[in-house]
Amino acid sequence: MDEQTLEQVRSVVASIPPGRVLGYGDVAELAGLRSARLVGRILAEDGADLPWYRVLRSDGTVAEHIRHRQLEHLRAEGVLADNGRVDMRRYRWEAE
DNA sequence: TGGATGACCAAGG
DNA sequence: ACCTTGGCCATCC
Repeated sequence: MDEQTLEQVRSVVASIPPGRVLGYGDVAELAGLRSARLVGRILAEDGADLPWYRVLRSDGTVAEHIRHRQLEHLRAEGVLADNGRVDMRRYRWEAE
């Protein structure tokens, strides 16, 4: 991992406004990466001080191990999940 | 060197 | 709506 991409990803995630979300793939694209997996990995080990919970799968679901915590954070910002599934059409952050 | 393993994704069955 | 497949990238056996 080079320091460069790490900063890129951190900066993108940090710029997501409260109450909005992005998919891992979206973050990858905005950060100039080719792999969404890499974003997930980065947030997993270096996202503690970031609003990592505003990043989820592109279909609105979240990985099992963090499901509870993530949805709880989002609920606090007004992002409601129906059956553990967020409505991306409604909360996805559109900006460029 | 090779395969398995993730906080992933899009397209097909 | 659920599963598989092929692509993706870094790490760890």
